[in-house]
Formats: sequence, structure tokens, C-alpha cells
Amino acid sequence: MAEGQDWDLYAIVRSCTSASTHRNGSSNTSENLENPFECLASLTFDDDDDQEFNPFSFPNLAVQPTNNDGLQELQDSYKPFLPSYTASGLQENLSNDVWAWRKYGQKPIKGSPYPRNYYRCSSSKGCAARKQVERSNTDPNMFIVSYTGDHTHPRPTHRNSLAGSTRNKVQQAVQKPEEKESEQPNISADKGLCSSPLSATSLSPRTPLSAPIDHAETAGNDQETKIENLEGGHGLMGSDDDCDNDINDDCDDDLLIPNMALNEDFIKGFQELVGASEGGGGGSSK
DNA sequence: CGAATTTGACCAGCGC
DNA sequence: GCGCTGGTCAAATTCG
Repeated sequence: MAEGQDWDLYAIVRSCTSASTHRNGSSNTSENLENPFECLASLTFDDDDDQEFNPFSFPNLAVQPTNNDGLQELQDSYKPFLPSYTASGLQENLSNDVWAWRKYGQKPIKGSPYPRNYYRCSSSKGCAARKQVERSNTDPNMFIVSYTGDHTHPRPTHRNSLAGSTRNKVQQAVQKPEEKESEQPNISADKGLCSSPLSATSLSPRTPLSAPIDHAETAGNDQETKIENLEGGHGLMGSDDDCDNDINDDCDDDLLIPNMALNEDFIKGFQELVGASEGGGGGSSK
């Protein structure tokens, strides 16, 4: 059901959180968001409506969970990867993908209920950089992102316009919620909304957040895998081919400013969307 | 019209 | 050798 939508929303959330977290490392704008979710502060969704899917009812890791033991457990396990828990400055790693990723395939993976999405860098033709994004089957809120290959072009100074050019799924979702919502992790927050490259994928490939959890460096050299924790978006990121090398340099340059733009208009739109989904008889239909 | 996404088909690697 | 699975291709579709 709300799988796809869920995905999109998460991406958006992450986007926000990453933006905030990022700021920790770099002191840019003045309106810092101490709380990763502050960017959603204007939202008035009830966290309590747990039963039903509420795109904005994601657990706020910054707040102590109240009753869900299972969730508590999960959060505990996440702690080590959360900025506030990382003593070694992992937060500096909050990277973002300034690269523009273009989806070129999606495959259901055996053993996982979630499909794996394949992206390639579209920032430059001939770029061998690739990215695989898949949802963790053990924890739907976690995304495993694998990078393969190197970029054969300079790293964009800011999110590539293309990066955000992925189609605005929100609109689609609103217009035809009955369509593809299930597995397309497309992020709606993209372009119009966040203008951040998060998009498509789900997790969107351009997603900045990713917790270097198990550091699953899958393939030695040019391939690395990261896990993104949507739940708090504390994605500690960093997973650009470059980032990994100059975590403290380039990554810090990647400001998620665009994310800030989504606040009002975007959120309004979202509220409508959510309202439609909930009010519209569980709109999330399908 | 250009660019991105979707999705079925094709191909290669691997295990039996 | 065969079947399974994962990765990529490419035509069709969609959207700005």
C-alpha cells in the first residue's frame, strides 16, 4: 500500500533532516534546525495515529519513544548511527548526493519484499558511477545504498539541476494515487519540492542520508554500500564516491539548501496530499 | 521536444 | 547443461 508513498515521504523527511544535520558540520544559514524534524515543525500531523500509516508520523528519534517496544529496540540499534550518538564526528559525513542519478532499472530481489533500484550518474555522459538502492528487508526504514564505479567528471558544486529534475511524483501521486504507489520509491520531494535530488528512488539516489552502518563496503575498491536510516533521517551519510575520500571537504560543501525551500509550499501541498489520503477514505489506497 | 521513469526482455555469472 | 538470480538495455510512456 502506501509503500511508494511512504517511500516518497520518507525521502522528503530525510531530506529535511539531512539538511539540518548537515548544518551541524557547516555553519551556514542562520536558521539552523537543531532538530532534524524542525523543518516539519509546521506540520500538524498526529504522531499518535500510529495505527494507520501516516506519512509524517515517523518516529522522531530525537524524542524518546513512548510505548512501542519494538520501535524502541530499533531505535536503540540505530543510536550508534545517529548523529547525536556518534562521537567520532560521523555527522560530518552527512553527505548528499550532488550527483544526478538516473534510474535505469528496478528488480525484485529474492529474499526481499522490496525491489532494488538501479541508478547511474546522469551528471555526465559516460560516467561509470552507479548506485543501487534497496530497502532493508529487516527494517523497511532502512535503505541500503551501494555505489559502484567512479565519477568521470568533476563533482557538482551543488545539487545538479538534473538531479532534481526527476519527475515530481507527488503530483502524480495526487493525481493518480491509485497508480504505482507501491513500489516506486520515487521521491516526490524532488524537484519542485525539495529541489533536492532525492527522487526517484527511492531512496532516492540522490539521497543524502545514509548511515554507514555496517559499512558494507561491498566491493572493495569502487563499490561501497551504505544504509540509510529513514527514520530520523539521521543518515549519516556520506556516501559519495568522493565523499568517502574527502569526507570533510566535499561533503561539507554539499549544502542541502534546496531542502529548505520545501518547507512551506511543499508542506502545504503535502498536507493536502495527506489529507486526501487520510480523509479520502484512507486515501493511501493501494 | 527533451529528458526521466517504467518495465519487460536479454545477458552473464553461479550453483546444482 | 539447466535453472535461478542479478544487472543492464531499450522501447514505451510520461511529464515539464
